[in-house]
Amino acid sequence: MVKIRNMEEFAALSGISRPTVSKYFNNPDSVRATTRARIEEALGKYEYRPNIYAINQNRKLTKNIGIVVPFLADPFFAEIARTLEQNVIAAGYRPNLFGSHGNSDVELEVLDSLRSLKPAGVLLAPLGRSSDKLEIEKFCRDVPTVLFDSNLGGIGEAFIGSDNFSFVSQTVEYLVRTGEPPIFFEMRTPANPNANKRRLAYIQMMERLGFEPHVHKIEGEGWSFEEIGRAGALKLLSDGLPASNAILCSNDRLAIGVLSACYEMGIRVGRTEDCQLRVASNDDHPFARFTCPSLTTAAHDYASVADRSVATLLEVIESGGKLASRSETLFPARLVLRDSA
Amino acid sequence: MVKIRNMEEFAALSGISRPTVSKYFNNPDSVRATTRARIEEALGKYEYRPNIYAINQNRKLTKNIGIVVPFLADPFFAEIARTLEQNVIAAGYRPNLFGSHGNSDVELEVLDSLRSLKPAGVLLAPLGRSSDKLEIEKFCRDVPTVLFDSNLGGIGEAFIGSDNFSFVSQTVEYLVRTGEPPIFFEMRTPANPNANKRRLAYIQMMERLGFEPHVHKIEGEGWSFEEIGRAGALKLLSDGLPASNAILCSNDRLAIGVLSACYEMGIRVGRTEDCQLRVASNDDHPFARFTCPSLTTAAHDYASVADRSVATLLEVIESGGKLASRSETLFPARLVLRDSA
DNA sequence: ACAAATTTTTTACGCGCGAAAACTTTTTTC
DNA sequence: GAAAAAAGTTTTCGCGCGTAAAAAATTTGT
Repeated sequence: MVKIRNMEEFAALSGISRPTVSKYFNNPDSVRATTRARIEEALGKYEYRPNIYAINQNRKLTKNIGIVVPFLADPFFAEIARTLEQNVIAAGYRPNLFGSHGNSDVELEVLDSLRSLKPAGVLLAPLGRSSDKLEIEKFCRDVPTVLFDSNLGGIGEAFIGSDNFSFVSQTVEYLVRTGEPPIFFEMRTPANPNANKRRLAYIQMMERLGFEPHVHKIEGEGWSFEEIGRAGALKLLSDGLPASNAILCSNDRLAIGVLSACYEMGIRVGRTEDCQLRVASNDDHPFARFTCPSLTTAAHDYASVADRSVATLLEVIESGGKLASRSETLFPARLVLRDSA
Repeated sequence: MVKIRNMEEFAALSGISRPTVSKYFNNPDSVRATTRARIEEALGKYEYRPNIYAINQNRKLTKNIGIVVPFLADPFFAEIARTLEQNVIAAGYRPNLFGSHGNSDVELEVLDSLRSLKPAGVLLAPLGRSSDKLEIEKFCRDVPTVLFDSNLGGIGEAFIGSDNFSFVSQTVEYLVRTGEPPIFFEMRTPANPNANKRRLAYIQMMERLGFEPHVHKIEGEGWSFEEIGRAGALKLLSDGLPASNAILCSNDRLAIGVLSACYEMGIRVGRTEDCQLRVASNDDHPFARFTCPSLTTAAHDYASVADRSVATLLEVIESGGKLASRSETLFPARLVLRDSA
């Protein structure tokens, strides 16, 4: 297979003028069928792909789409990033994946390096509380950005996420219906704004059902949620069992830590007679079904969030980078009953 | 802050000629200290960054380094990718992260799209058994590539990984020393060549210690190792306890599934008197300390593998893309004793 | 078959930068 | 302080492609 250096050479070999070939690569449907066929025949015969750097230098907006998640080593984000990637590719764009490593400085660095990639748009799951909102807002003014997972009020062209009230109301309702009203287990200073919404939803649901809410806040900083949850649970449970035999964790990673602590302390968790504690949670982390016992939790609608995020960003891009108004889309949770509650 | 369009304009504003400014951006140390100071002063006053596409068009090799792992949603790979990313940035390169989604076609697509990024080099953890070795070899002929985690005989400029014999010999030795000789638990058709090396190491160690090796192969395809391990363990344990009360899993993800199955069946796992089974494994997966019970396992030297991989790739790049000979570096494992064995 | 509409070709320019050559200025060396 | 070395400047070219305008060729409609 002969290698071709540039479009000029390829055009000559395919018997088509270079500007027409250029048109073809920008949109194959923009040339006549017979011309398209001749180009594609040559494409099969010779190995040629337009130089991506030369292309992007002359286009105002590239075909890149940035994907930024707060922490790539968190399987939850890895999974959603994976789905987003595939949707982006399917839409004919090139995904650029970045993780913020749980650090707001890194988050800004990522956006900065993203800026120089001149992406057509960016899908951003911000760190949340610790994010530098001013700088992110500045970024969003220059680059069409759709936020997902974690909302930063007013920033970005749209927000796609999960409905925290739907999560918590379902888990609370289920726990109450099948046993004691739960206490709510969370970090004192949660990194993510969803945590606050979940706490409020818990309180609201408990009051609506006529029970006194009981929020247990544990110490800990950073993104090692399992370890933080484990330490918090060891502390909580070492003073005897809590006020209720049901614990609702703010998220699955905390719950994984809690289950680990319970196991270590010999506390049986589950919904059967012989169990002392029930533990439920929110997110449906990829590992939730392999915890011991398997974790009852409210599942994100991964696919819908990913689909809608990409679809919305494409809308934004096609309408020139701005939307008439900032929309916020929330998808409901699906309760997944397993053995822990 | 005034925005500058190009280097010409920035050079004029900083009072330095464009070629010198260009030199500065390629290597700040290549210009005189006083000149550097003037440029950097202007850099603080005006907002300018060279256009990355124009740069890359004119350089034979870009400052991009591709990082490809078989599965990004696997925390093990996410963690190592994260570490690699940071090393690459520290070396002044720009990381491009990709996951193969456990699919060999995707793996080739990723390499293909990587090729058009004209990266200075690539760090590739191949899928393994299912990889299209011929195509990967072809890629390696064009792009300086260092393999890590999983070796593909003779392909790439070097291989950096973990010493599977070190892993298994330590876990086997420990299990034998503290109880019954273990059986080896693995997939019938492992996706990864490391699995084969581990099996052989197990057999060799058992024979050396004077015990009969006992390999238990379970069915299952794909990358859902936890689920496969769980199903395999349920099957194995439903026929009563196995030949030995010690199970050594090929990797942690299988072990997570095994522990989940044990819990479900009410089989107590651990090294204490009251336990029926001991389970150990290899990898030290990020979640291994949160399983129930926490998992005794042999830990990868993440940091060393990442450091050496990047260092080796930089050597390759600096020596013009080829190394005198293909080196294979293996790092030993560190036994991590927890509660499962 | 002929005019109109569509598509392609020709020609030419520009994007922002790397790089090389020849020349000028500044710094180093003894 | 003069010669040598180092660093900076000027000038010029080219990378591979997008894009625009005018001319030429092809297809379409009637």
